[in-house]
Amino acid sequence: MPELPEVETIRIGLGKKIVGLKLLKIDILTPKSLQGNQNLIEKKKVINIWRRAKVLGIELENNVTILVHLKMTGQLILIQNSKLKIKNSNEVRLVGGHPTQDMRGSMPNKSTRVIFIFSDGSKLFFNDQRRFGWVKIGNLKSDFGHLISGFGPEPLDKDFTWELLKQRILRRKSVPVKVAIMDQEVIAGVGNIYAAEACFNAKLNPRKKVGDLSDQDFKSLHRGVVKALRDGIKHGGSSRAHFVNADGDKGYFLDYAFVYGRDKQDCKLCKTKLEKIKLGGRGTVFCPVCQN
DNA sequence: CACTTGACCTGTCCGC
DNA sequence: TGCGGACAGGTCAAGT
Repeated sequence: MPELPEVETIRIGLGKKIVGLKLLKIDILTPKSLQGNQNLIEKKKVINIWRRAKVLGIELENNVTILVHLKMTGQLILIQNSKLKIKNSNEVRLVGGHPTQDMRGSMPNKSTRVIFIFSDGSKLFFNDQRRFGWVKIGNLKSDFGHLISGFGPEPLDKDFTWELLKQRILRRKSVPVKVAIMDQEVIAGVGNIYAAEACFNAKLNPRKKVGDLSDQDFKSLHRGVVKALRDGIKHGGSSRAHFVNADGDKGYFLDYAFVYGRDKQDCKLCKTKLEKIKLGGRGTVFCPVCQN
């Protein structure tokens, strides 16, 4: 999925556009993708959008919250009212001047699962090819408290120090470091792309067991995680196949990635051929020289 | 208990 | 060209 930087990119983009809008209704195309009482959202205004780990929260009036998890292939694309009017015309490709194919012209598409319709005519499309993602409607504390409370610290918060990382990660002493930082109870929001990049940034072999790390390693890992996530946000996220932001545009972090998706290519630092292994069931690329 | 693997889905790409 | 298998950004449940 979308990992922390992708969800954060959507949060920033959506927040500017739908806070203050009033929801009219929801169209549910795939019942499995939505849980909770859809009537709760009727005619309620959006007052805030937040993110915790990889979960997006759309907060409405009267303590109603819509939670969204995009899992592997989820998208949240907003089509504003002004753009709906020219939908399907040739001009749509010129809007914004984006060189990539403009997916906004063809909503809904066959992976559209849920459509949120606002009172001004804007529509928010939840698309999800593989149907792993979900939308839940309910009360944040009483319905979702348990879901949210298990997450580890937010790695971009000021109080996320290397000591805190060390303390949290030591609960997974005998797993490879890359697997440990993907555990959402250890740190919130790191997935397969940014875990691989964080290990490279830290110059740590992703197979190294957490129990074998020194304090110096924890410091490097801390810096490596934070850098990977910040760079991800800076470049608008990673679009391997599906990710697009709230405007339907791709992110370009993978152009700057050191290891993810670069198996058999040369290390950008030392020119050694990168290697691919499997850790915790996930593909993992690393540099056998830089990451000793 | 700690850790690993399989399942959930759909689509694409690669080798034979 | 066709076909089977591996793989893809995540997270649970079940298995070891």
